[in-house]
Amino acid sequence: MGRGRVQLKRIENKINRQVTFSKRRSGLLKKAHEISVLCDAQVALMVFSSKGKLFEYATESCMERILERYERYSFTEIQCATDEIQQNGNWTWEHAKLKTRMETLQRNLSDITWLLIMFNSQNQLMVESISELQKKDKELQEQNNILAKKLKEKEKTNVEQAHWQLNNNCQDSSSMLLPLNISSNGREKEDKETTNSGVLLPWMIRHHLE
Amino acid sequence: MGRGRVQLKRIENKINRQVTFSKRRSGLLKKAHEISVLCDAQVALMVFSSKGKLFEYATESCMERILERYERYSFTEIQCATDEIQQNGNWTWEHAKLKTRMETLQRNLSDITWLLIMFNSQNQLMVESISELQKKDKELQEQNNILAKKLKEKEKTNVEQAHWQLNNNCQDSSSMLLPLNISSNGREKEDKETTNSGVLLPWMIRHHLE
DNA sequence: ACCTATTAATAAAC
DNA sequence: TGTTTATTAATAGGT
Repeated sequence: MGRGRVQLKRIENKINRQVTFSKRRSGLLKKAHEISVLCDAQVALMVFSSKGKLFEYATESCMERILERYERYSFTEIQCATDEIQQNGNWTWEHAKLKTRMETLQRNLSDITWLLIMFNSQNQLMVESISELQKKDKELQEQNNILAKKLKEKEKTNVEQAHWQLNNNCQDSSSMLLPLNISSNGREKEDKETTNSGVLLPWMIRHHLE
Repeated sequence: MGRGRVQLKRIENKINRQVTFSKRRSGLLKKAHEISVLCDAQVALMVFSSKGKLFEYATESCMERILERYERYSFTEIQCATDEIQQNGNWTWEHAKLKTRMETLQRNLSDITWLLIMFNSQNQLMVESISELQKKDKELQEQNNILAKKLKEKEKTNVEQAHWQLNNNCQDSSSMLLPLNISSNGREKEDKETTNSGVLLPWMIRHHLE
């Protein structure tokens, strides 16, 4: 829907990708909201830009609610299954019980998968946040130093000037012109890649799955 | 998009609601997928029908692929065990085997739970870290402003001095006045709260580990 | 950010 | 649930 068809593959042009992301993101959030209202559904949606910025939508304002409900849902389902099964014979019953339990475990794995995804994303975001803040910190510190230095120089100049004035009454003042080029107020970059997606899993899997 | 406009409010007719849900759900999932591919974004989406049935979508990141494998693995394990037990052979043996496997799975779940807990505290640490950095940032900025102000004052003093010189002797020094506009560091901040740090564990522990 | 030609989604009906 | 079709909604490409 737009001028011309679109191939379902990564948009290589960075600008276009960014613009499309922005547009589609709002479209997606809108639709998430619509289905929740129209169809009385619960929705939780997280979208991370390639830079790692998070945009989210969740009905009832909070992810927690959804997760809670998710959990309740699993639990109820299991209960039903169990109840249903208890009417059969002994062995069947045992079997069914085990099976149900297996299913529970399975579901728990799914749940935890979700949790891990979320945690991981959150972590990633925060790591980036921290390094950005640290960078900014450094910049500010530098700026600070520069300013302090300038101030000092100024002071010296003043003193010299005073002296000079005192001594011969002045002809010139060119030395007072300071370059003073403070803060170019950057705003370039930001195209950092977020490649460090899943750091913890490898050993986890090795360790925890037999 | 359809025959006639649609009001954004709960569809009262149950059948229609159901049908719309089904259609829009697939549309939503599709769009979630599209944005993830086109824009290289990470997406996680959960939709619950009003009856509580869950539909979900998540992008294939590295991590998830691993997790998927993990799930598939567990699932296979479970399936195998279940299939085995369904044959009428060695019930006791199969039962024991199954039980062992279940125990393994359960142990893994426990371990992962611990990982999550650790993750969680890590998250909290990072949250603190971030707010500290932000504070420091603010302080530096203030210091910066103070320095800038001082510098400006100094400048003024110089000018005055120059004037004084002018009055008393000198020819010119008008060019000395610098505007000195030090970057107020624009760029509005994101005041996103990361409040959901310690939310998930309680229920997870209560319900998911037996 | 705003505009519009075009495609995509989907409401209604079957 | 699947298919069709008339319409509206989303959006790609420009500005």
